[in-house]
Amino acid sequence: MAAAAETLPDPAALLAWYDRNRRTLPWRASAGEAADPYRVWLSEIMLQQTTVKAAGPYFLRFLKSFPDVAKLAAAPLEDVLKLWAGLGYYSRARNLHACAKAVAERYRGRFPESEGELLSLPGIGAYTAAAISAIAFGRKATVVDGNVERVVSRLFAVEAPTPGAKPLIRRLAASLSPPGRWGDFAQAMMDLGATICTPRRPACALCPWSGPCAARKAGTQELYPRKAPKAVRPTRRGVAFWVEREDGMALVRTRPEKGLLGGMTEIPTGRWAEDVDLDATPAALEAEAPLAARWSRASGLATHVFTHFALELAVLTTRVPAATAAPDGARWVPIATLDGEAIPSAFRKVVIHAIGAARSAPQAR
DNA sequence: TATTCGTGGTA
DNA sequence: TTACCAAGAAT
Repeated sequence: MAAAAETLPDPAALLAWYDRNRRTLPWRASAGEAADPYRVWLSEIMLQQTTVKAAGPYFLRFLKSFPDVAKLAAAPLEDVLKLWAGLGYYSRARNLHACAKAVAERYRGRFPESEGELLSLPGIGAYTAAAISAIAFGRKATVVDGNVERVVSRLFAVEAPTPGAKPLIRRLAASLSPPGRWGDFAQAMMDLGATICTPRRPACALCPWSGPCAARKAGTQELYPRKAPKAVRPTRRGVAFWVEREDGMALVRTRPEKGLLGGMTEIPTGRWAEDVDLDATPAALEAEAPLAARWSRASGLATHVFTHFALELAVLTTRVPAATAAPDGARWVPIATLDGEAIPSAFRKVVIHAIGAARSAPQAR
């Protein structure tokens, strides 16, 4: 219908808004400058499910340690994991390294420009392939991230819940395509979602597309995107064992490459499960200890919340002679350099808990 | 298609 | 304090 065509959001209006409100971000080329594919790629990987604020410092540190894709490809994976520690979703770091090696070897250090080729690289999915193709190379691509999903679902008042509505949202997003400036348009859509069309209390008065927005017309903008109800988050429990050697070393292990916190350094723990009873007898709690020793229990629990479960760890501590050998699968590291290890946040909390307990009760049995 | 995968900030 | 959320990918 003619009326519908008149109310279609105008790409030019969004691009004009973008030009007036261009944000400066560490990885973003300034107006008129060519984007660096390596920086675009690195930032896009870091920004997956991660806020700009959290990724920023990591991006700058990575760029300093690994100025180009060749440097990153040549680095040991261990160094990459250490630098990534604390940012979360650690398979990203492993895939980042694998991708750098693939680009260095398969593409002679130059990122491919097409979505299809980018999609074949480790850690690059539909969103990231489109984003790199558009932002780094100016190619036509429909870039759909969480921001774009929200913007589009409101513009068209999409009633179907996500993630089922993703194909529809993608088609609608493609219908908004501009005649050119693909990279700017993609970033404009995401900036609009990040700064105006926010999850809560969107600033519709400042939105260049408030006119054609269906949800805005109905006053229901905060109800989109519709989402399927989430599963309840269970709590798993376990026991962590802090072993300090008299020469200032602590006992750690490396986690298996696959799965939760894959390849990262951990403090030894027993199994994590909902049925573990942290009020059990000391003997029961010590059953899974990595070595025989006199354990004392730190007060309270070290807690951490993952995406799909919460974790509560009782912390048992002990001190052993300097000659003590590390059990199979474990190793000693200097406590003084623990901060530089590839230790995820959950285990950093265990360390703080254990050391705090030792300080506040130095002669606890 | 549904799960699994972190972390820190915010209301 | 709880719940939600952030430039998703892999399986």
